[in-house]
Amino acid sequence: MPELPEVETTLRGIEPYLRNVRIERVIVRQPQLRWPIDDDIQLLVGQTVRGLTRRAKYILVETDVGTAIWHLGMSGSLRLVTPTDEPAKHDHVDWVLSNGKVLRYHDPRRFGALLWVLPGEDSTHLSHLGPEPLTDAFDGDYLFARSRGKSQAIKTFIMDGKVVVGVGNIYANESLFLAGIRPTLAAGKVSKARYNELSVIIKDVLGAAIKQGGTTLRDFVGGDGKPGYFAQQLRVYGRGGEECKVCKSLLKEIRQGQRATVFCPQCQR
DNA sequence: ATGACAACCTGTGGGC
DNA sequence: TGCCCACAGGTTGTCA
Repeated sequence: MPELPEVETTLRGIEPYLRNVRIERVIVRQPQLRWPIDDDIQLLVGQTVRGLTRRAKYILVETDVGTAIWHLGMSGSLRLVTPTDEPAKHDHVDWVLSNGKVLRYHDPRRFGALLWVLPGEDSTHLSHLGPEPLTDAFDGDYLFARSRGKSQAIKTFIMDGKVVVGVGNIYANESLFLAGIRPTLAAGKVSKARYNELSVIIKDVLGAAIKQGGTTLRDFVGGDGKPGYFAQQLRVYGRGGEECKVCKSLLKEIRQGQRATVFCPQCQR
């Protein structure tokens, strides 16, 4: 599930149940995630959650003695359950909370992570990241400047977290379609005008998806944890071989950097 | 430095 | 029905 809008939706869903709440127990059933969960995570026990924030696709949970950092990987999800709910397969971590809830982490592929950093310590995972796409620091001028001299394809360029965070495979495909840019173009050969359009489109697409996540927020916490966005609105992702919704040409599917790329050979040049 | 590619792990769906 | 392969929302590390 987790692209940036899903992470943002998760954050908004769990935030009211965690803020100012004490963590009574931390139960780790399976520490072998993307990186092994450090025993220091037990420092959370007895701490009150001061606040939750997001950086890229990481969710930061702040306490007085350190910050816990969740990453949902490809298949991770966080939801609130009650202590009587038996953990199922792939329910790797529980945080038992003072308000009677349990924050439960589920992740079949175990590409996610739960990290711990001390106050003032910089997480190596966050320090090298590029700007957030929904901030003013991310615009056409920035993309234009960063891309000069690059032969790398524009799709893998905008998916590079050192360039900009939060643009995953779905939204990279969709944004390039809406911008009319062929994903295989060398990033260094794309004009400033086109980068201006692309940056606006990325903001719009991510913003709209977050808004949709917001509408499913209510069932999210009590429900099955699946953000019910969006599939109907996807223009190209997952539609290789089908008709372009704009021009009826057949959408082409290729692979770039081990990821599926779908584009319209007519609309995207 | 850059960019292409493998790797981590499990589940699912298509083809035979 | 069952087996095998390819592929799935992400990120890091290695190698040429």
